[in-house]
Amino acid sequence: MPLLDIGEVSERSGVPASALRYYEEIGLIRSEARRGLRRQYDPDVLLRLSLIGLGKTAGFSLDEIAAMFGADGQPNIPREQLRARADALQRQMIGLRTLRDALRHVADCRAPTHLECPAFRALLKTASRRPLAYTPSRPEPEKKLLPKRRKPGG
Amino acid sequence: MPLLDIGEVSERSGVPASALRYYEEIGLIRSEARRGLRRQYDPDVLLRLSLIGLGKTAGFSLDEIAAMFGADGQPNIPREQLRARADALQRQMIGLRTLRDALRHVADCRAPTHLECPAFRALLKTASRRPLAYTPSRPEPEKKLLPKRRKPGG
DNA sequence: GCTTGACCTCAAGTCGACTTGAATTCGTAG
DNA sequence: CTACGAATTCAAGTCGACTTGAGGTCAAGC
Repeated sequence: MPLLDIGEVSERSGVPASALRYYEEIGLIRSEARRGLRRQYDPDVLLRLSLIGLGKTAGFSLDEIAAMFGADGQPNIPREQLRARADALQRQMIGLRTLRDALRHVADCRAPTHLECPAFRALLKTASRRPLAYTPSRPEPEKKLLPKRRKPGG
Repeated sequence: MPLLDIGEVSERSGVPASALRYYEEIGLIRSEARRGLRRQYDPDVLLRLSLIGLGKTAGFSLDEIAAMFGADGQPNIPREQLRARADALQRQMIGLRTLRDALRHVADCRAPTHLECPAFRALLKTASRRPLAYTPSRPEPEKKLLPKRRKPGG
């Protein structure tokens, strides 16, 4: 019988027990059974948690990650979506590189104050123009009137 | 007399009036005078707002940005700090590049499901190992017992 | 004089992803 | 049987950067 206690899952995955309960609450993972009150997890949850971790690393929100698991529980990430994400990362990198180069230039600049450095002034203009911030996937911040807690079995 | 209304500042800078009041509340900008109740801003505030926008773009928190303005109000960004930020961006880029490459690989992978793709499995391991997330400058999340609202004249 | 509308203050709400705390309930070891 | 510790539930708190809303003020135009 390979079912795992929440403590075991937490230790092996590095995800705090409170986070595991939270993930379950929003329907991102599920526990197979209870022993008394205690959740019992199928070891598969460890792989799933790895996937979740990867998704977070890639900048997906938990909602988006949840959407990537099909009804069967198998990860079902459309290849198009992966490519789109890769392209977004690419764009983000370009912005970061520009910023990095500018920062380095300014750091080495001979001008007495940064404001007198032409590169710095140019940077100010571009910075006010582009967002460039780390906005992983919120293209439309449309208003949600939905309740915050979703039922697990939804 | 070149003082600007908050609406004027907002329009020219693109920063909402509510954000301008907030910035003033936390001591990041200041208004020179009042006409009746209305704040009157020195046009210099526009440059300052550009600097603030740049700092945000570079991943600094408002607190950090505030610390970059000396007591005289002139920006005073230590070159060392700029270099450190550039290096952090560099590291962030490397992580993003790795992730981008992996995503592209998986998107093109012939394996029937992602879980059967060796590259994807490798990605899972590395992702669970490193944070790689966008953590601009929170090395030590030490607890603050300070009040949240700071006085402007502090 | 009255209306308009830009501005004001202050408190509270938002968002995401959790954490923390209090009060309670189990399973197991001694 | 009792104690212990690990787990439970539920509500509320956290963080940063603001936004939103209610209710009030003020200057200018008609």
